[in-house]
Amino acid sequence: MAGLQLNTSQQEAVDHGPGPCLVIAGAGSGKTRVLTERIQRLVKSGVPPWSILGFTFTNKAAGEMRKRLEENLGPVASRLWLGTFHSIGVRILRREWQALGIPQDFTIYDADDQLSLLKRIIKGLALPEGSLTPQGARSLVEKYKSALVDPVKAGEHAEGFREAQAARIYKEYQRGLSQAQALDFTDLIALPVRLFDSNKHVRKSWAKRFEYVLVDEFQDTNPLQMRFIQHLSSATGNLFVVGDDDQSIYGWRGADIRHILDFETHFPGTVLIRLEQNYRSTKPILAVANAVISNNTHRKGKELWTDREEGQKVRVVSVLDEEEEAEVIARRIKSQAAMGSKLRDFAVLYRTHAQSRAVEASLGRYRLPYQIIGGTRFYDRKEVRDLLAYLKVIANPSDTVSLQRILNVPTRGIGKTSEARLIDLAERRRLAPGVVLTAYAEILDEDLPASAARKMREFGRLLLDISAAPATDPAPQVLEKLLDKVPYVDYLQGSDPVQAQVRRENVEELLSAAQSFYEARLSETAKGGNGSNGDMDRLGQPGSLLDFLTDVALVADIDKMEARADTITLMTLHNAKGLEYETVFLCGVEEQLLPHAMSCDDEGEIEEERRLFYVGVTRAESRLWILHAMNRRRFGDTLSCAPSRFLEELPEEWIEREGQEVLATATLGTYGGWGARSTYADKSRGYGKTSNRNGVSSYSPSSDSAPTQPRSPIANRAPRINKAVQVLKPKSNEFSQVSGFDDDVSQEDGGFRVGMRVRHASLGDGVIHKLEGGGDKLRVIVMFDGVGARKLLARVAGLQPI
DNA sequence: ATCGCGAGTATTTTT
DNA sequence: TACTCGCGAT
Repeated sequence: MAGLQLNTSQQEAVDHGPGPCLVIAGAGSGKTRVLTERIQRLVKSGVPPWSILGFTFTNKAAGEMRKRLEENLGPVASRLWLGTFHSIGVRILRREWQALGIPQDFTIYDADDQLSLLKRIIKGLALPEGSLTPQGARSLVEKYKSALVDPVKAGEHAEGFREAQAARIYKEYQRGLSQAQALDFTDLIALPVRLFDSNKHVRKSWAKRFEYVLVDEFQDTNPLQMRFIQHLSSATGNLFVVGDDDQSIYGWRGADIRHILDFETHFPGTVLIRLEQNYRSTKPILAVANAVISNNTHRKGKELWTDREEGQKVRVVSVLDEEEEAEVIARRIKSQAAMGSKLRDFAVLYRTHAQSRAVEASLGRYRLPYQIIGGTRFYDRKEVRDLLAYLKVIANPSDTVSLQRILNVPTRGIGKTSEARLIDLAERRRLAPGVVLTAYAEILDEDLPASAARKMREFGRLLLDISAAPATDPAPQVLEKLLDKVPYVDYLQGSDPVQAQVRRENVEELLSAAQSFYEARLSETAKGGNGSNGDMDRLGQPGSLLDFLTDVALVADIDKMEARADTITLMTLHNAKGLEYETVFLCGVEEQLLPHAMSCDDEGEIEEERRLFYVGVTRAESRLWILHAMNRRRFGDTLSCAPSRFLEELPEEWIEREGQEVLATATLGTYGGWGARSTYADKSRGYGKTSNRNGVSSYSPSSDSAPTQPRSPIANRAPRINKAVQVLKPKSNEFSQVSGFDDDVSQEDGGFRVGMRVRHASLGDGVIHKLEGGGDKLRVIVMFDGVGARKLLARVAGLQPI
């Protein structure tokens, strides 16, 4: 990234002495480097690593920073306190549990667990119709908790029906958590803060422990985190924060941009340092970034500059719809890859996860490997959650949410009635249901029919049998035993064969995740004495089930991102923060999407959306593509989309527009509703002629000297557009072209029959198991030899009968 | 107790 | 469009 030598401002930041310091670090200005060098310098000057506390936004960032520091400082680097707010919170709670009256081996509930608990509560309370939904309740409960308002206070101050209900739910929710010996995400920070608030002694001892506190991505801290920081830095006042007000994009989750804007007021004597030299991007990209962000009013104000020579202009591309958008991207990547670019140099960024679909399909068609960050995360998959629920119950039988998830999965004859009776019985005995099963199985007979009681006893014994020592048993071993004792994989088999295959793979992946976690922990322990866990605050043996569960609870998807893998990366703009790529495609830059329709209420929200756009722009090193589509499918029907207002803020001299014809034509016309298929051929011929070379449908930019891709049939696919924008497209024709096969494949619902043998370019040969849908939506389920079942879209898969 | 189907809803962003 | 949930039938 940056050169070998630090620039003056960077050096100043690294050398900053005692007292508060605010570093306004523009995108690509080398802030990570400043942080690591500063920590290095502190350690070298004699500050013990364990008295340095560094907050990062993701675990990944913490890991990378630690790795770099280890290279320069050796194993002592593992004694640094480096992590996200949540993981640092956990570390503190694992030690201060007594003071807070919580169990030391508490379970961590994520959003999904919260929701399950809330659902149960709402049902149990039998609230009147039209009351809070679980989601609604959760957001209110979260609000209370982040403001450190307890249920009693919430009840007292409740205004109106809704809030009164929320307070009631909140109270039950807290009860449920504590009964399950669980903490939710907010607790991980709120509890330490509450402890520090109320207990001067504890606060002092923690604050004294940390001589230096550093915070990365400071612009995205919420008030609770801010208090956490303040407490922990209160002894010395050596608070060093790094951030960029222009990249504050988490306002919706409570981040308060004023923390950075007003930092100097809150911390008198603050030294302010600005890093404005950008080492990442070319001039055109920076010019675009600067121009866009200057439209925001709530900012400190800064201008990024670079001494990098001029580069390629930023390309703004208008396309007809999301498919064409995806097509442009895939085609572009393919051709650049053919010229020697690595796939890992490309990122496709979008506002919402839903946008990934079209891009995925396109990349798949071009056989370009990609990885998606976010979306349904690995740890959110049903099968993964099921297995984790088992593990959680084994580790903590009080965890009722998890117990309910698996009580009858796979089915073991414990139905709703039995479940209700169990819960009822447990309630009366003031025990958690899981505890009844595992420790007091004998009382089951009193209230349950003999057969039900027997099944439950068996289940309880099963759980104990899998692991009775979660603090010491290695996580992978427990998981293996679980898979051995519980016919879970067979149970997966029972469902749709296609899904089953994918799910089995996910089970495998979980197992290997547990294995590599275990190994990593072992080598960590061997190497660093205590590993990254210098102060024995980790629960149980390294690599044990308990250790694993804590880790899993705190992982975000981005943390798992494979940096080594040579694939294209797809993710939301939020996930892209802090990353950089040689070429970036910013797609869906349209009104309603960016800015998003849900974030247009006031200028503040628009500004945050603009920052999001800015974040996207500044990820790019040398090539930036900004795309917007004229039409986009949403909820099944097609909407026409206006280009984003942000596109009007781009400086013309630094950009190059493509697809103008479409833009011009489309904006002039009136929206014509359903495009008539009969006119398709005519219009496309007339139109395609002009557009093929310079227009939309020829995606090779004029300045591109490289040989263009061998033209795939779609290149000749004319835009289906004329004065009146056609909202619906004639699909079936088009796709027989796309797949590049003759009509016999995709027409008349197939040419496919169940039982037929077919060949797929990458999956090999197989037998058609089932057909679904029809026309261009025809899906073929194929059992591939040695690969297993796959569901494929016939129009895309290019299957050949053999 | 389990399965299947139909209806209704969802898409903003996440540690 | 696609997925989840709930209800009703077996």
